[in-house]
Amino acid sequence: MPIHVVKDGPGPHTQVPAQVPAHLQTIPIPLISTTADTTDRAVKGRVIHKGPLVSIGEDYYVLKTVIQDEDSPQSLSSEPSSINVILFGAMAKDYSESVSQGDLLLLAGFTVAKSPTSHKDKLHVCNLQMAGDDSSVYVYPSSTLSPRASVSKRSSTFRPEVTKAAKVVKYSYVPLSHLKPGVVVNIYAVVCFFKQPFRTKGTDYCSTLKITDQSNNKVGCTIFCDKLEEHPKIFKIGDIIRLHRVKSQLFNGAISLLTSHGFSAVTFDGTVGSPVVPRTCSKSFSFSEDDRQAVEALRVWVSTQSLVPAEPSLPLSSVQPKAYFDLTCQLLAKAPVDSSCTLMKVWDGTKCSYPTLDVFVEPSTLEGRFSKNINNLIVNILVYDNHVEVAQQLKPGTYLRIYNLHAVPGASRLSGNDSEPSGPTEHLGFHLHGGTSYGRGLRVLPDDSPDIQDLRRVLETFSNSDLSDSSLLEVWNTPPLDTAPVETATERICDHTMDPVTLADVKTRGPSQMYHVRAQINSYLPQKLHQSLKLYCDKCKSIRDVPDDGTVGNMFLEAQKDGGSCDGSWTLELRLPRALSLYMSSQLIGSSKAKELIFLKGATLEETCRIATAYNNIIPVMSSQGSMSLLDLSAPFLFRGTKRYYGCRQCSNVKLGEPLGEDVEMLDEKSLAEALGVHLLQYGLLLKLELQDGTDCLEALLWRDSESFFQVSAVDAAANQEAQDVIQETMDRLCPPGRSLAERPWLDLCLTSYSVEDDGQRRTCYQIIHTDTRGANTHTAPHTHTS
DNA sequence: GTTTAGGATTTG
Repeated sequence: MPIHVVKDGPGPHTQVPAQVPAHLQTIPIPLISTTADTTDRAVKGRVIHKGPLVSIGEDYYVLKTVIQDEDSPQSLSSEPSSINVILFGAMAKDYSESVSQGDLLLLAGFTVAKSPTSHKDKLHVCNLQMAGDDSSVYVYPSSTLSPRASVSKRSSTFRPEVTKAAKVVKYSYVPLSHLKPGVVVNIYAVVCFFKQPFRTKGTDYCSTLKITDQSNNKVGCTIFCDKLEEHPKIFKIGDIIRLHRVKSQLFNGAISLLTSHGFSAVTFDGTVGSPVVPRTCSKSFSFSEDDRQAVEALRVWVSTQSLVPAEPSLPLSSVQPKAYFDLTCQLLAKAPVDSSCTLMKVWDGTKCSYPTLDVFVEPSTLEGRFSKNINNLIVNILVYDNHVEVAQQLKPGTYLRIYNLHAVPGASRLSGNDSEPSGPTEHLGFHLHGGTSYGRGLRVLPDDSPDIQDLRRVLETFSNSDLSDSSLLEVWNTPPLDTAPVETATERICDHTMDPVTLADVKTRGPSQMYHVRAQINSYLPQKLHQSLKLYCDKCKSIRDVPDDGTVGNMFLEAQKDGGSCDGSWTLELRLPRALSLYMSSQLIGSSKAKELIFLKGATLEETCRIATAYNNIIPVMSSQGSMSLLDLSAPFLFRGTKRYYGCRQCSNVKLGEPLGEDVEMLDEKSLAEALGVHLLQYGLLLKLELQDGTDCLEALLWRDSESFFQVSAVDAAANQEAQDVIQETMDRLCPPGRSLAERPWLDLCLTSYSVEDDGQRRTCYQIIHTDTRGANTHTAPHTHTS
């Protein structure tokens, strides 16, 4: 029985009620990863979304739901505390009938997989998958939601018990219209103006806010707090804020709010539909379904208001002279200029339409490095006075928002004629002036901030452009194809609001741009799609094909030739016929990890694969002058189930003679590679598509975002046929063989252009990014317009 | 014990 309704609710002293197996240990959602050990682990979370029961075949169902970890502090990891859960088969059907949004769940017997939608839904990068008898869902019915329709197996008599057990401190919140002077209150509101915390003449930092709520009153709020991290984490106008214990007072004839004893603040993103993730440094803060509802209600209300002024956040490409604007960007380097001025070099992946002012500093004073390739995208920002202190503490690489940045026009140095009227040759200088007027300031955005996810992907494209260049151009090695058709298209998953342009248009513009286009696929390479699987090295940027079994098999045969022993810190566990030996690390003998790591000598590739089904980690080794060594790195250095891992021949520095195991915390490919001195190669998918839209043709690579494009991970594609089939099916759909061009589907694509040095020549290359194959894994009936 | 600031452009 995979779904259990827990009858006694969470007790006051134990997290887990009696019906739940005692050996289960809860793992915080932010700590879940595909490499974390989840044996006998359970996940606890509240249902914040419950998708429909989807039938995908006779009596077979799938259901997607989202749960949120309410117990774990956000500081645990940069991963969000909300995660997708996919339920299969009878599990999905049961869940659909007996679980509701708001219920608290304990999940056990799940498997962890990479979430194909995390870039889109901003939830956890992994998802939990539950199927079969090994999976269990324990349901604590929600005590806070109003009674629902009779969907449940549980009776309403559970609820009073649950309520009794739950020790809830209820906060009441006062609408801004009901404030009387001299009262300490709790407030839920929306931020309509804010200053980042600044140093006062007293002992504290001060945040100045203006907030509003459904009553439409606007109230000023002054927060004094000596610890910066206890100030509300406000990133933009429209953020939602919860204030506990603020005191109302009269100032200049109006009510304002001031911090009082025990003050605390929690903030939330104000976008309707985004996950409700509390931003706070506090490890123990109350958060209930009521809070969630208060946030959702304010979000909906804000969406009907015009709170946000028209301009504030702009990409560099849209900045006009004299503008004050907010910039979301990455800091690349900084240098002190003088005691009241610091230079910051930043970029946001777009190119300023105006020439920008150069600022010369001693190279030795510049902290931070960047590639010359992106020089034309970098702008210099001069940060003055009170902001210098903040800027000095920033680390290059940090994502930032700079508030009220001033684009100051200056005379063109190139024109050599100061009397010339200002035109497009006008230079812009960027200044963050002193003071805090208009919220002027800067703040670090956390890595999981929804506001930087797109920026981060764009910037990574450019940063990888030395990889995405000549090495990618060299690896085509493929003849023609054949296959079978279906109809579908793609969908852009970026947040850019750009109108599509024609391919002819794209070709007239230079590199370092983003485009939306609508196009069809003329042809693609490689036509044998398994050849799109590549191994690449993030260090030396080399890229190579995944060797076929014939090649790898021969290397294993070759490695058998030296039948010598393997002395050192190894314990021979088993000598099998024909000089096949199985070693374990002596460090691990007797520990529970012993069988998790096997060194295998003298086996064929086929035997290695078979043994890999029984052990977690198999490292093929050979004897070399009496001691153990790895095979040539052209062969996989590690087998984990059906997955094979390779190392970079150029960047690895193999050290097998030393003890191994004890110091390896987690036995996964990353830590094992590190312990062996192997630089792990990554799997990737590389295709070249010829696009056409009637105005022109354009060759575009699919590389950085190819996994999300196909909704397949490359390492899976290397390990199993099903994943490869998905790629084949998708391409058959996008480019149906044997159909005329007119019959081929149109694709909505997000393209980026970048400059590449190829044989001493600059050329512009294109990559498809932020694009998903819509419905690639589900079959939908064709649209008909008859009624 | 409970100041500080109380939005409202630098002047580089």
